[in-house]
Amino acid sequence: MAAGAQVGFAETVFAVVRGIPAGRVATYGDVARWAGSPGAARRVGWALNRSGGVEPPVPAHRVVNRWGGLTGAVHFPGPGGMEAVLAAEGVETEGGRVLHFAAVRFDPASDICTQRQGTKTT
DNA sequence: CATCTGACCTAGT
DNA sequence: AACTAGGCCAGAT
Repeated sequence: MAAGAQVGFAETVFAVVRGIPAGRVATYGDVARWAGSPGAARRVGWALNRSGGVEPPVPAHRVVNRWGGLTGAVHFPGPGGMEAVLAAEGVETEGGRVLHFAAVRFDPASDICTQRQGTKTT
């Protein structure tokens, strides 16, 4: 505990990821941004890599990449584990990709579906 | 000890 | 509108 010992980056990431309700997903970039490092999306993945055995368990399966792809599915145990879990939470997935991604995307900064335009304008 | 990759994203050209 | 390059930190070889 040394003074100034701010919460580890991974801790913040875990906290944010744990803040994602079931049936909703978030992206690495956004999580990284909420964690305090807008460009360190890579670290988020690395942090989640260590999420195994952490208590309380971190729903890493709710974290997907920018296009809603289950990039980390390969790191999940069991056959089709990630999609199975997401399906159990109410998230539809197809071909290793999240359906209605923009609809299930969770924004801790907004609490709920406050879709902000900017990324996609058709 | 040095180098590279890694659950990626953002910005600039 | 698309592509390239850079960035971020740590673990692993």
